[in-house]
Amino acid sequence: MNHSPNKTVLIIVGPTAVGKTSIAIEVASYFDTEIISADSRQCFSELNIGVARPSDEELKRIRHYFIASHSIKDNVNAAVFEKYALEKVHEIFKTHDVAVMVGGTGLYIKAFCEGLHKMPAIDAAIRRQIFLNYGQKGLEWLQQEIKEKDPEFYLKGELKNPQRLMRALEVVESTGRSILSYREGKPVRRDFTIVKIGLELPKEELHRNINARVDAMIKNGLLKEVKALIPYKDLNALQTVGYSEMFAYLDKKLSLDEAIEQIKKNTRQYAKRQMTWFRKDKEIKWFSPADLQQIIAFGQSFCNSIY
RNA sequence: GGUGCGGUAGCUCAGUCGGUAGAGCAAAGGACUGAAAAUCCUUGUGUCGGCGGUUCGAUCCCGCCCCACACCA
Repeated sequence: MNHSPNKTVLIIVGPTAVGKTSIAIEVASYFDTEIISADSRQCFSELNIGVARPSDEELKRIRHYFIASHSIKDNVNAAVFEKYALEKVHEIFKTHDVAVMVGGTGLYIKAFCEGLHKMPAIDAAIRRQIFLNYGQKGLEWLQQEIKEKDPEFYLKGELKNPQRLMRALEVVESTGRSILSYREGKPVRRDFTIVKIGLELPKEELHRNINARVDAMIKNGLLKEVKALIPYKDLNALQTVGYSEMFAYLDKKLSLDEAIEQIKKNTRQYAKRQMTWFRKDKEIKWFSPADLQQIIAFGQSFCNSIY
């Protein structure tokens, strides 16, 4: 598993609809290598149109990992991704010196670059019970439980964020220890070079891309894709822009036009959150997606011993 | 033409028994360690349709006008 220091991962990040997929393919093609996707939704084989999965031609041109590799019924999360992606880079490094990673899921990329803290396994029954209780008794119940069982988290945590509270609660209930006690330890050092490349567009242009992409999704049959997933609408994997709004339309809570507008709006908000995440990562070198040659030159400057 | 109901933040609206106004959504900024396309936090000055009148003081009361909607002709 130890690689010489001249092994390099070029990580391409940026908001949705900025043009990551095609840049990644060009870069991977230039370095004659393969791509690991870092996208928390494109990994599901059941989701295609709504998550803007790369086309079959693109997938044929360059081998991709973590695309349609899992099922929406699988438990996929940042830790699963970390393990999976590390396995795949090492596999790629057996025959290549450069690997490309591309995606918009900031936490997954962070997990890959720095590692996640070692966390205890959680009993599925405990998790489910907490989820059910929250559904019945609400946020105040969760806050009360945390106040009693993990007072340290109660002081420091986000008390209005049910997901964080439920997570903290399942950890104390499973182990008797505060989740905070597991969050110690420094980021790990990977045995390969990491180069982060950010893609950015002026907001108006990004919004035009988003609107055009959503219209194209509708034209390409998003509704049909979503209809087939109705039985699974409560799965985490389907709490996803493009799917939630279409479920609301199918439930007659929105008109089709309203659902489409909501998808566009929610995608804009998602892109904004992605930029908030990536902007604070000072290791990212930013480019316009129009500057492919500069991006390749930048990547190559880390691989000069080879190319 | 007549009657009625409205015209308040980008949108939908609340409110002020007369002391210059506030929610939701949008927008902007931020957080983020096993749901992360999720979840959560922060940020609300706007000729209160226009012009006059009454008043110490009007977005609120009165008059006229403009605009929208509904009904009646």
